[in-house]
Amino acid sequence: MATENDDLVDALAQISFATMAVLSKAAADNDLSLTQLRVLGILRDRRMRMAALAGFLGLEKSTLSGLVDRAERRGLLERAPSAGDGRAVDVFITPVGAAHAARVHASIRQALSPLTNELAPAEQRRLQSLLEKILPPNVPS
Amino acid sequence: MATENDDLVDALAQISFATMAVLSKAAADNDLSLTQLRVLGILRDRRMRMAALAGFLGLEKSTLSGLVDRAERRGLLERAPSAGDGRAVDVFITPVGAAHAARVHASIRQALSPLTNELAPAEQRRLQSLLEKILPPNVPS
DNA sequence: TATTGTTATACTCTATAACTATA
DNA sequence: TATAGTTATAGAGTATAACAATA
Repeated sequence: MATENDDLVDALAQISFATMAVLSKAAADNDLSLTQLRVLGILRDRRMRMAALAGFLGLEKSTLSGLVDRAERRGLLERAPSAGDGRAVDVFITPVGAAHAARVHASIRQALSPLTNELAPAEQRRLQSLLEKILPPNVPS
Repeated sequence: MATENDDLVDALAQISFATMAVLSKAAADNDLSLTQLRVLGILRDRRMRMAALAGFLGLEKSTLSGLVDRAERRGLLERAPSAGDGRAVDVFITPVGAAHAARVHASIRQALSPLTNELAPAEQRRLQSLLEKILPPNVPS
């Protein structure tokens, strides 16, 4: 069952663990979980209904309720009735939340660059183009 | 502050989110969390003391106690007194745990290969070697 | 009846602090 | 005194099930 690209799959998994460790730490340093960071990233440039956002994140509605509760309590997000459907609720980012997200994203770039700087410029370009080839289409932010 | 390798950093982050989603799902399908999966992967070929394993994972000792408790209750791991230091405790994987881990790893490879198969064989080799260059040294399994 | 969202409940993961036993 | 590990406690993230309000 093992094919010759098992090593590539392993390398991908390992690089992902290492990257996610960096992302988690950057988020944690700014008092955000990885999920909160994802939410802020998604809402950076749009307002969404709860159900749509939950679907986007692959989470249950009830999970998102708690997530938004906590973020709203901290002033990072806000809720408002959705126009047109009396049942629906929109969520959107606040200026405070946006500033927070921007700060974390900057520190992520900084924390990750030592990794990428292991490579010569030409190799960096090559790696980027290979990664972009295998990247699934609709990954937000 | 933005440098020309921001796009590479972004690609790395995105590929990591996509990969981790696959890993999480494969683990969840087998009733394991990502952390449990990591633990099983690490213990696949070694026996470790609690403190060493916690350090390896970047977790507190108390966190690992709970993690090992639950895995032990399910028959995936076992504890035993460590030879030579009366305070220390070794953890190791059981045959059941090893079988479990092997199953998840197989399904991860399977789930990830559509991604890597977007590339021609030569590109796969190139990507693997680039990833291995930037991989931090002591990432296990 | 079906959909949107919240609440209640339960479990896992995580950390901090206090504790026991050994070194 | 310092180190190894556990326990107690608390909070976040997650899901399932039951519910209210609207469609």
